[in-house]
Amino acid sequence: MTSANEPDFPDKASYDFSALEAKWSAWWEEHQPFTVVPGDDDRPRKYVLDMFPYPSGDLHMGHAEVYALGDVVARYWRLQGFQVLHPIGWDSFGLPAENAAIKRGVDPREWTYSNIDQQKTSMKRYAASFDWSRVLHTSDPEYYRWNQWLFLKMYEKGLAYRKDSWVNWDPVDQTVLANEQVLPDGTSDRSGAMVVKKKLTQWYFAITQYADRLLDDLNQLEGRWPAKVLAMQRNWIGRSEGAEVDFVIEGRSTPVTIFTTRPDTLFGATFMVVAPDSDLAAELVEGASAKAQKAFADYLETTQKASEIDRQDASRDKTGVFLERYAINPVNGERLPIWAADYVLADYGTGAIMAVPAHDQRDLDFARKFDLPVRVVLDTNAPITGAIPVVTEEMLETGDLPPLDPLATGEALSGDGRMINSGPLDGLSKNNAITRVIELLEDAGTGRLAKTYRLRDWLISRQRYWGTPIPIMYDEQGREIPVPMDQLPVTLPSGEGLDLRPKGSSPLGAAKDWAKVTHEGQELTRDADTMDTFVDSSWYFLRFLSPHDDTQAFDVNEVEKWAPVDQYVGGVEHAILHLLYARFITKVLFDLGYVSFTEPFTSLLNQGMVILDGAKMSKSKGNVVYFSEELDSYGVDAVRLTMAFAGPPEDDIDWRDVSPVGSQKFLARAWRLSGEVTTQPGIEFGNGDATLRKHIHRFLADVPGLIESFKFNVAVARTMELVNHTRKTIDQGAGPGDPAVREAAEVVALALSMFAPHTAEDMWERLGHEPSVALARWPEADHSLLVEDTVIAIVQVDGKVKERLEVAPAITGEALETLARESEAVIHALEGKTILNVVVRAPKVVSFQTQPQ
RNA sequence: GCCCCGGUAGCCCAAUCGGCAGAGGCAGACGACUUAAAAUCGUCCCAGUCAGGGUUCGAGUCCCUGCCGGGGCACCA
Repeated sequence: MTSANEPDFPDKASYDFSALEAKWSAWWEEHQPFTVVPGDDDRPRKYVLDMFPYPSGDLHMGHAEVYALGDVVARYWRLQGFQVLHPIGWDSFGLPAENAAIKRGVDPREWTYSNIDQQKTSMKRYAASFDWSRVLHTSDPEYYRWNQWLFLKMYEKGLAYRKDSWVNWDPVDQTVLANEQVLPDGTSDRSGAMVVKKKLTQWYFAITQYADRLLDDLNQLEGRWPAKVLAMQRNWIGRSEGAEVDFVIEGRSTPVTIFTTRPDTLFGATFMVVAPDSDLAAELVEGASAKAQKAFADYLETTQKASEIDRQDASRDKTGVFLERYAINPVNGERLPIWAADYVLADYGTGAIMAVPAHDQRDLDFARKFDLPVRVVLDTNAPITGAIPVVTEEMLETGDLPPLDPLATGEALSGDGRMINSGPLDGLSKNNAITRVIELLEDAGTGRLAKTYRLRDWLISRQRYWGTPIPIMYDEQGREIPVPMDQLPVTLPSGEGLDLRPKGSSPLGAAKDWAKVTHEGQELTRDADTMDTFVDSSWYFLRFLSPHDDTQAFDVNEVEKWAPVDQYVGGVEHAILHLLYARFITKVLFDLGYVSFTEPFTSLLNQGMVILDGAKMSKSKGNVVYFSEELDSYGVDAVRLTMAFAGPPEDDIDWRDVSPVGSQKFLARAWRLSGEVTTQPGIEFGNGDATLRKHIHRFLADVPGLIESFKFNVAVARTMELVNHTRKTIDQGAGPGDPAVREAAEVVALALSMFAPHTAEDMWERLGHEPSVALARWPEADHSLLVEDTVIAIVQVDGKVKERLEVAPAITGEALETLARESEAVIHALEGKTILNVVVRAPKVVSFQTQPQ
């Protein structure tokens, strides 16, 4: 309260975040300071992109984190004088809209676009510095038209094709899934249902043709993408190098080719195994006895019923049936019985393997179960120069060597050693034997060097309504006829009157008026499936560069100006799916001549999750923090600041461990500084408080590096430190009229513009500047203020600090050592000791190493 | 089973090249202001860096082994 005889200090006004939010959001809405207009602007450019959201309900705390952090980067580059493109849109096709529509009986459009409106309102409230003129929705025909264009381009190149094969089927959503959408436990990442296998004719993108490039180009991203994501992608692509070997089959005209990473053990092959669900197995068993055919049919049925979880349980007993057929080992002419067993996968390698039970655990388990021979061909007790020995010298001396008898021990011999029982390979080490046997096979024409991948082609057909229609038509013979480019888009018919409930075939097929078309006098039927929505998001970053262009997918000139994306920000849950697909499509567009780069995202930042009490937030667990409630309680700026300050961005934030209240108090404290400054804008800072000025310029010099290395938490801490120091300077001597106080307040406003935009704008205005602080420039640090007059040198005796000396930074080693030897504490510490060695690193350290006399 | 990341104060986290373990915050204690409280301002408290070994004049930092936590891949030949 202000008494009658005291002046009413305006600087005692309180920090009212609601008033600031109302004031500045209106200003931004009116002035649109973050819109990038194509045209002359010779500033350097940065393209900062946040992963666009899926419009399911309102924004949540995860969104709050990603958009806070992405905005720090965007706003940082603006302060550094860059023209920054920071667009936003919606990934608005997909199953949740359709499921909600079914549940509530409304059109998916209605649900989708009303959610988008809600999220857009929330984003504006959250003050993300987006360019609102470039908003796109993937569910707009203006967007998905170009999905269809992309599909047709890939079709022309043979990169989009149809094939009949076993696919992952989600029995709840009643649609197929890509391999990437099946979780490790065999359930759907959408519905959570156990995925089953179904044989269907579906569209694929030939991503495996790009496997080598997708793998090798990851090296370019080293240090720019999180190591974890690079590792996950490498793992997923799963290239293995080895050999293909052709085995003649008795009673079959063409040989069977197998893939192996261990061709060195070819002489140890004692049987062959084929996948039971492969065409090869079915064909081979045809020549067998009726009994064997029956056994095989039963076995096939059992394996197909087995759930993914059972199949993937490596500890379960090996099963299989003998097919009564024989293969001939090309290197020694031996007759190998052929078995069908489900530990061999039909869609990896060639679906057939040579089994070397002595040196492969799976084969050994199988051989022991079915009493098949085991032959050791690599003496793992023989030492190899240069390799880490399985056998120690001690073992050699005592003769206490591990047994070379896998049949008895049950342990396959996996180490290195020297080849035995292998004819021309005898005596060679494993690696030399691999090289040699491939040469021999190539000479004989029965084998060759080969690579294989875990990655499979990308299945893009979905039997659902709310997606991009596949622009293909079929004639009566089922031949594919692409929709001509000039007839795009193939728009989705209205959902009205269509039964959208999952029933295993696309609802679009039931829209007869839509599905039946006359094309060049022919009656044709449209493909009724829609595309996987990951197609939509695999190139959207290009569409942002010319979002309203209705003549092309993207303007190549704008792409040249802006792309690739300089900074991509989003969750690690997209480490494989979205990022791999976007990388693939970028390489396709490169090959088609549309873009001049091969990687879409130069730098990637994965933010962690926002959790509560150590666990992922979930409504069922009741541990949910609601975005809008947090904003109501603490204000937008405090929530954003908390996101940045909580810790390294890639770490999870436990909302219990952080303090939005603390952030709010700090912002109020910073904001009050701007009200206390009594000097006018534009004053000379030169004769301000020297200590504070040094601090300010150290701050100016350090913060850019912190932001660029994503140490947002440290940058915030440094801002708090500067505010504290300024507070002290005002209270303890210099007063609010000191020029350095104004300089500090202005720098704090600039720094806060990255984290707390409303507070920063208001500080900037209270300091007498025109808005917007977001468009101001980060000042260059004055280097003369960065030079320290003195530094502290430490003196160690036997590793323990004995003295701290204040010295000039330019002090010579000799002078420093002399000073150290003159120190009382050091003299005392050296008493009775002989100095063995002295290490001097001027001006930081003098280190004495001694021994007692 | 294989691969990757991490472990610093009661809690969240800092610590350029190997050179004084502590920047910042939360929680806590105390004080100033106040009739009182809130708010504000100030002062203070707390670890020797998961354990063991190694390299080094010197290790939170580099190397090895182990423990704990998180993540990825996994019957992939």
